[in-house]
Formats: sequence, C-alpha cells, structure tokens
Amino acid sequence: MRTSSVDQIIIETLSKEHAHLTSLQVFEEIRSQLPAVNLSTVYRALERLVKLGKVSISDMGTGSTVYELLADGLHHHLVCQKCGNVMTIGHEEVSRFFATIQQQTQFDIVTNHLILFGTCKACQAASELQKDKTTTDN
Amino acid sequence: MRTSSVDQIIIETLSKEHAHLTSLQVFEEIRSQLPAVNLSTVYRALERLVKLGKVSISDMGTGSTVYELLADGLHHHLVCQKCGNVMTIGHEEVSRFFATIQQQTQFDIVTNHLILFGTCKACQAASELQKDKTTTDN
DNA sequence: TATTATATTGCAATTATTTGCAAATGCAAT
DNA sequence: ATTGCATTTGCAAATAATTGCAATATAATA
Repeated sequence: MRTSSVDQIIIETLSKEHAHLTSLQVFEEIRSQLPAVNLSTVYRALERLVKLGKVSISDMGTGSTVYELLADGLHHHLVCQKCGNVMTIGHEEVSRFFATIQQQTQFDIVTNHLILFGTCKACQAASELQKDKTTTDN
Repeated sequence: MRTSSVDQIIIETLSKEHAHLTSLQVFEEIRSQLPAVNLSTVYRALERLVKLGKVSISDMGTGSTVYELLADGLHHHLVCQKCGNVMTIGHEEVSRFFATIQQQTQFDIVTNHLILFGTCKACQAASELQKDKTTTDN
C-alpha cells in the first residue's frame, strides 16, 4: 500500500474515536483535515484498510455499515434486537469456536469482528413479564 | 401476520429454489405470478419473513443481501474470500458455541444463518505454493 | 353486512454503497 | 529532475436498500 493521506487520516480518526463509525461519520470527521475529500474516496480507503486487516467492517443492524480500528484486543458483539443494546465479548471463546471449525473443515477463518443478534437478559425478562401479563389478562 | 399474497408467494418461491436469492431475484421470480408487484413491497415482505424467523438474511460478500428459506435443518456458511467458494456447515458446532456464549452472558442468540469469512483449504495451499515460489525466485 | 382497526401496497423520494473512467499523485529507477 | 508505472482520487452515474405517505385490502366485531 502506498502511504495515502486519506488512509492515514482515517486510521488516526478511528484511533481517536474508539467506536463504530459509519462511512459518513468518518467522512465528516476527516473533512476538517481534508475539506475536499470525496465520499467515494472514503469508501475506497475504508475498503483498503479492511482488506489489510487494519479496520473491521460490520453491519450491526443500524441501517448503515460501521467501521472500527482493529488495534487493541480483538472483540465481538451481541446486539439486542429489542432494545438495540450492544454487548461486547472477548475473542477467547470465539477463538475456540473458530479453531474447532478450522480443525473440522481446514478452512482458515479471518472474521475479526463477529456480530451476533438476539435478545439481551433485560429484554428476555421484560417479555417474560409481558407473557405473564397477557396470560393473566385473558 | 395477515395472509398476504406476497409473503406466501415468496415462501413458495424460496421453497422451490433452495438457494440464496437476492431481493431482485425474488422480485423477478414472483413477477410471473404478481406482475404488478413493487420492489419495495418485496423488500418489506422479506423483512417481515425475516422477523418471523421464516427466512434468513445474509451478506455473503456478493454485493447484495441474500435471502433463504429457513425450512429444513439450520445451517451456516464459510465463504472463501479468495475464490468465492461457499462451504456449508451444520448447526451442531455453532449451537454449542452459542450455548456457551448464552451461558456466560445470559444473552439469547437468534442468529440463524451465520456467515464466516476466510480462506478455503485449496486457496491456502495455493498461497503456500506462491510463497515458496517467491522465496525461490528471489 | 357495515364499521372499525390494522396490515399491506405502490409510488416517489431519500439514503447507502459501488463503479467506470479520466486526471492526479506517489514511488522507483533512471 | 525526468520518465514510467501503479495507486489513488474526484466526479458522475449506476446499483442497492429504505422510508413517508396516501390508497387499498384484510380481519375482527358490532
């Protein structure tokens, strides 16, 4: 990779933010430093960084794809489809799972930011309550 | 759910195809039966079916989201980023992994069509060869 | 059957993402 | 510094997906 200015600035931005940013958010963040940069350039730069394994790309169910720097420890997420809450899980358990699959299939998994969807504990409890309520009401 | 004609026809179509279809493919398939149907209606119908757990929705790295009927056994996929080959894996191992995470987090995972990316055995071998070749050449 | 409430649809507009192509840029070897 | 080549960029257009809103259709029930 050529040391393209955009790539470097995106990395710095993501490094400061420590969050899941959309392409548009990245675009707006770097505009202060590169006012003339084009959105498609940002998309292509992010794509490059993803391919290089420096940035993760994920659909967390928010409507647009989000990007995050793959700097410190690898991690993954559980996204609650009821309340939208995002829980973070470390790589250990995921890693064991990947290893098992790799052993069985000889397939080398590179997924570095797994997103699993479901229902968080609080929302499970809430729907249990709701169920009881319904039963009582009828 | 109301017995909407579109929903039913989509289910029948996906049931016949036994494949990952894009929204556009679903749209074109059902046109023979519903010539006037709108693409956004198809998107909304698919969204409904996904929410009901009847259809899976996935990004398999092909550029557009694909849908598949969740009829027979649950399964998941490994997608090779080099050659695009798609390998299918059963739910057993995945299920064990989910159970462990659920135990640790109390989070109820509903992901029903997991897509993991990486490199298949053949492409790993190919890149090993390439590496050797490069080493020899230098 | 008439009425009401709710779900579904079409259409147009909006948002999100990708692509082709020509111009500009960076890098390496003269 | 100049040339040659590959990468990166901007711009406009294409593709994918989502949304608001009014019209229509369905189901429940009065």
